[in-house]
Amino acid sequence: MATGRNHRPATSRSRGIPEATVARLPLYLRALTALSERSVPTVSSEELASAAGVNSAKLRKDFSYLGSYGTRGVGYDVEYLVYQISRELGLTQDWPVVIVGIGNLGAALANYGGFASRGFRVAALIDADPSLSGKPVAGIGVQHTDELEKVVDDNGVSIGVIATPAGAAQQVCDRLVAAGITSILNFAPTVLSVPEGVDVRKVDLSIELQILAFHEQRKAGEDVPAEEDTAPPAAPPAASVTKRTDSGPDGDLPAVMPA
Amino acid sequence: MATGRNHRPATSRSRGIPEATVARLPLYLRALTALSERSVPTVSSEELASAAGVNSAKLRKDFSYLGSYGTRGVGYDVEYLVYQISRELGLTQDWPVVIVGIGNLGAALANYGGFASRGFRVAALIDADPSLSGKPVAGIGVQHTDELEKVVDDNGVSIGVIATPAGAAQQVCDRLVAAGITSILNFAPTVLSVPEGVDVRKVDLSIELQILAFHEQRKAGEDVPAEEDTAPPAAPPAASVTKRTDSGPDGDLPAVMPA
DNA sequence: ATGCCTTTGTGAACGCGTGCACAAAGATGG
DNA sequence: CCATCTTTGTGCACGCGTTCACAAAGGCAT
Repeated sequence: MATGRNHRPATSRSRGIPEATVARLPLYLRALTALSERSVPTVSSEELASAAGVNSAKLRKDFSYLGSYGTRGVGYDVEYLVYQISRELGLTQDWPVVIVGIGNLGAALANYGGFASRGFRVAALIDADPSLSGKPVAGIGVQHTDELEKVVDDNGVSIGVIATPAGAAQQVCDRLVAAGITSILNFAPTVLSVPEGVDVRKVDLSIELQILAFHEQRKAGEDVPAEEDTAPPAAPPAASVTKRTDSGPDGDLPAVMPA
Repeated sequence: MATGRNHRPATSRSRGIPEATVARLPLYLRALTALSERSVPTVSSEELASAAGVNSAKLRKDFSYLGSYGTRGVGYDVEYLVYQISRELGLTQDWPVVIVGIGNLGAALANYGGFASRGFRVAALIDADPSLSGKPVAGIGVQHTDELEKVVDDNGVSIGVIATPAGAAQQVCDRLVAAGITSILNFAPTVLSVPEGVDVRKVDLSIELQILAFHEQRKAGEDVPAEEDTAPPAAPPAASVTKRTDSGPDGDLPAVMPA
């Protein structure tokens, strides 16, 4: 979900499309594209739902927000639906994107082939390290952070990707926003503060793993319920100053490896 | 969210902890760790909520599921809370992880420093490319896919990360599950089917960007509402066989660059 | 043309998640 | 020991999202 401080009332529905539905449209589109390639003319809600990994009723309701694009007794026309969803998602136009922070992750993102395939185009790669300047990554020359504003302005970029260490994320974010960017995909493990009107979505490997660990522990714990608390570090009252030196801070490292 | 076909009734709450709360615990933990490093003894729900980017009432309710760890009139003991959340998330134990698919992304993940910091340890790197076998990535030798089962078994791995191209994802997933893995973090742009009891979480750059594009388009569209549909590719009835050759399939490419 | 069969589109019920607002609890100072 | 002030913990209401279940709609065969 969009983090930061831009809580659109969830009633964000532009023309009435629920946020949850919007999040699933790309899933449907992917499944439909696959069908399209196999030249499948039509598909039923049941089949498509199965391919997308969702409930068929949910899929039908999702599509109902877009309009009545199906034919009762038959199903949906694949090509037509691909077009409608693409249009709804804004994929019929070109979206220049800038990637800031060309470390391991930033480079991997720059090399991501699926980027260009859906209307997204890497307009520029930016990094604060001067020694990277000019060096080509994925066929694109890395530019210095100083060029950020100019690059955004010249290319009319509205979407920025932050792949810097956590410590630099907010600063980069502020500059991107000031330069006119209104949508940010954040890979740094930080909560970004952005002004009203700017969308932020975050991808955080660390969090995903921790959630998995929680469930994993629960699965294992069901068999061994006897293991309660092992050795609490002094209860709240006895606050104490037991400075923890273990578990190094990951708060200053990007979620998926930076520079 | 966990995709695939393992819809736990959302009432997954192990001891009553809502899924939404579990997803926020890592966020709180990160903020608390930062405070801990600055040797801040206690923190109020208001302050911590602000740092984590959430509502203070929500934070208090979240913590209430863990127990009454706060002190009225004072706040929460930072150290104590760090311990409690860590324990709840299962971060007090070691979680060996295997990464399958050592392409751009896989390598970036392997290099991710924050991995080890929170109880996660990269036990092995696996790739189908024989030419990679033995080559060290992030200080760990890459092993061939043939070793998958053995590696999982020998190290007692229960969490697997899939960073392969979409085409190989399901197959890798099946092998991981068969080998005994019960939690999967999927970076490939595919819906994975897994048996009951296996958790799958997915990270998909392509989807995130498309969601941003949707909102971006909406922002721009508010000013220019006159632009309705431009040129639909024939309505459903006139299905036609207008094979789309543009927008290459991204269905066979991993979300964040593979090998 | 008529009836049957398939599949959509959606009304309605339900449950989870969120946020408000306040009572209870504890700390603190006199 | 009491009054006051701060902050937690939570009851309650509201709204979004999900799912069921079915009526309406269209194709197709006879």
